[in-house]
Amino acid sequence: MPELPEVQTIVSGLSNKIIGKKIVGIIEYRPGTVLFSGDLAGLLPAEISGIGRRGKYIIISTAHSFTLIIHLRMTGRLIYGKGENTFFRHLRARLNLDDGSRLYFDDIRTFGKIIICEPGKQYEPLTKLGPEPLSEGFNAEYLQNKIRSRPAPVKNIMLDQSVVAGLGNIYVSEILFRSGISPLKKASELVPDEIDRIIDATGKILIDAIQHGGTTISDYRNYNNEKGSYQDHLKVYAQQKCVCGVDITRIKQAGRSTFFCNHCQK
DNA sequence: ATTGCTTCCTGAGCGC
DNA sequence: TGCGCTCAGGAAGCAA
Repeated sequence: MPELPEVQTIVSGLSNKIIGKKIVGIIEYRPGTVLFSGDLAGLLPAEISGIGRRGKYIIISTAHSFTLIIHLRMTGRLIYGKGENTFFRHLRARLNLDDGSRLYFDDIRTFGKIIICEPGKQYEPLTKLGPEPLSEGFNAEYLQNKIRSRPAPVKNIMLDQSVVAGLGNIYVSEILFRSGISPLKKASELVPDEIDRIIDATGKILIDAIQHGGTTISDYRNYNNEKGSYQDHLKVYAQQKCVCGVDITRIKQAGRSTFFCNHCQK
């Protein structure tokens, strides 16, 4: 499941591979993968002017033309190379670049999407995202105000992309463990010290995870088809025992697995 | 306004 | 060996 650290790893790796090259073709192998209603041929070729990230979205901009917005959802991969399509078992789309290289969009479960956003238009979901968790905007005052009237469990609230953008199931579990806060605790009942701990743990865990190239539980790969290594540093997600010796508890929240230590998290 | 349920989809793992 | 079942989950869409 690519979350912020995984998406950031892909974006950072791709930037010096694709910027300045021209997109000469966009091929869709599975209908519904590339979302666009217009004349694509009229927009190509288009020179890639930048690649960035907002939440879990990859944003590829072109000079004076359209923007590609890519979401990998759970099993999507965006891999750079020059090989044959047959190398990929679940190829859904491909971008052809002018030097013969390609960006392959491989996705087992097909939930991932590539949205072509025409010049001058904005992609609505991006406007609804909360602040970046590694930005100044994600601070104690912001979070306190945002969750004051939210009685839902803090785990659910942290997964809400309009509260903070880019966190998913793995990192929210890890952040709450590092914060020493139970995922079942009502967000509206968090005291200032707990808010501070969440902000602090969020930054430290995300930066650590980025430095390890993200987490590969099963499907995640970077732009070069390599796994991350942060899975070796997870404290609760998919773990059996806490460092304190107590068995990790596994429950369901908002339809997803939550892992926590009921001794270390209160 | 907020929350929760359903939907999309394939592969892995399990019991028999 | 192979079948059928369950599970994994991000976010949109909808209902309450």
